[in-house]
Amino acid sequence: MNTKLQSVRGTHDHLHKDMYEYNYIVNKVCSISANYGFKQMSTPIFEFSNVFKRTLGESSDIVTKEMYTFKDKGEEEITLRPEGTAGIVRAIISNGLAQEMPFKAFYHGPMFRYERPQKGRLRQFHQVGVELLGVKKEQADIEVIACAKQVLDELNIEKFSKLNINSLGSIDDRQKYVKALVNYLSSYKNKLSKDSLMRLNKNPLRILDSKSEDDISIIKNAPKLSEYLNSFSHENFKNILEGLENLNIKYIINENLVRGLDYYNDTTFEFITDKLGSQSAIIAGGRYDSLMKQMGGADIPGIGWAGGIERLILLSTINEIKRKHISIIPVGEENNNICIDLAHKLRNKNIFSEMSYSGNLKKRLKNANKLSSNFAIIIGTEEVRNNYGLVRNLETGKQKKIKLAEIIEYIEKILL
RNA sequence: GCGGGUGUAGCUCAGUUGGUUAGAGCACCGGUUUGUGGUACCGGGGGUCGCGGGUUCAAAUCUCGUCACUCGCCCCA
Repeated sequence: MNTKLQSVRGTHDHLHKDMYEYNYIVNKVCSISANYGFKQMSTPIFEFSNVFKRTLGESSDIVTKEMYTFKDKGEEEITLRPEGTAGIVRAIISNGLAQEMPFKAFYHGPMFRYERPQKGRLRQFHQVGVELLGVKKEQADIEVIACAKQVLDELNIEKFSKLNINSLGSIDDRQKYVKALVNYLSSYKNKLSKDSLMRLNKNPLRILDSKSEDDISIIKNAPKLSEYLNSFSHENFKNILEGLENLNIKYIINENLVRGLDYYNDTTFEFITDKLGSQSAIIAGGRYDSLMKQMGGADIPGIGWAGGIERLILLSTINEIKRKHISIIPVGEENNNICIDLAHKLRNKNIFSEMSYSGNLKKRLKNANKLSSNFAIIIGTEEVRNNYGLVRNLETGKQKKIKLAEIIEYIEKILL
């Protein structure tokens, strides 16, 4: 194989099959979320770098090492979006939509992260997501999670996934907790894993979901985030869990579920799977009540989730439904035009018609078979002279002479 | 960013201790007489063995580098 011409590392061409699945998933999320009132929107795939730097957290991995950032020809610092929420919130502020609360958006598109590629982890990948802004109450959390659950249900991958949920409390609560956690962990400095030692300064919460066995045993006795929640957060979380139970949505409370992005507070959740190796999250989200204010907008709360489309594709088994169609086969070049004309008329009637372009009749029928056409219309000189076409059923092998004037009507009937 | 594995035709792979024109299946193209497909039979095209160095009389086979994929860590969707 000549590998001189290849796509950039971590990027992938979506050919027909992938696109079919991609669109299937996007359409599913679109129609399901529409039942909750989410309306589609789209934002640019690049933003001023600050949109992400300020919101995701200066110390987060995404900002410090994974962003595609560059200066454009106008010397503006630009970043290819690593996630969707910041752009949506920016767009709401930019367009003065803060007046139209609650605001519910559904979006999909490419995201960019400079990471080490792996199965289910690409540098250009695609997400579908949903954002609900302007509702602080637990109904929003419940609805948003229910929507994600329904998506997984309808994609038939719910059985591979488990909903993990946690509450991070307010940002104040979290800061207090982090202090306590660091304080506790500091006395185990010589036992913590290398990675966790680094995280102790940078992102101590991350130590909670460390996979190192030593770390896990230390964490067992660490202070719990749940003990630091204020009464509102505590009550809120309880209500959300009750709400989920009412809807029969099973969940696992995972006290170690923390998010990599700074803007989250209170509810955080992930639908995780064990089918994708170390890429376990398929849909993840949470509440971000301070994000908009932090970006310079109004003080409006929000909650949302995003799902990785490539990961969803890997888990789902989507069978393409082939559209019924016919192949139109001229026999003899002199009959091309009458066939093109027929194809044109059929297409205008919204009938999927393949033209047979070259070869003798045998080859053309073979080709029609390869295209899995349901019928073939064969028109040669003899047919033209007598004003009919041969309509061949490619499954049964039976064929009929049909008058040219009636052929469109006939096809409409048999394709039903 | 760290550690391991892999890389041979469009696809899935085989290739014995380095040795002559690198193989199979599927796919593709053509044929089995002239206007009839799906099956069968026959034939054909296609690979500088990811790329670049090195060792050797000789390398797809050994070695180094590089690129890509993949697994674990990390991170996350």
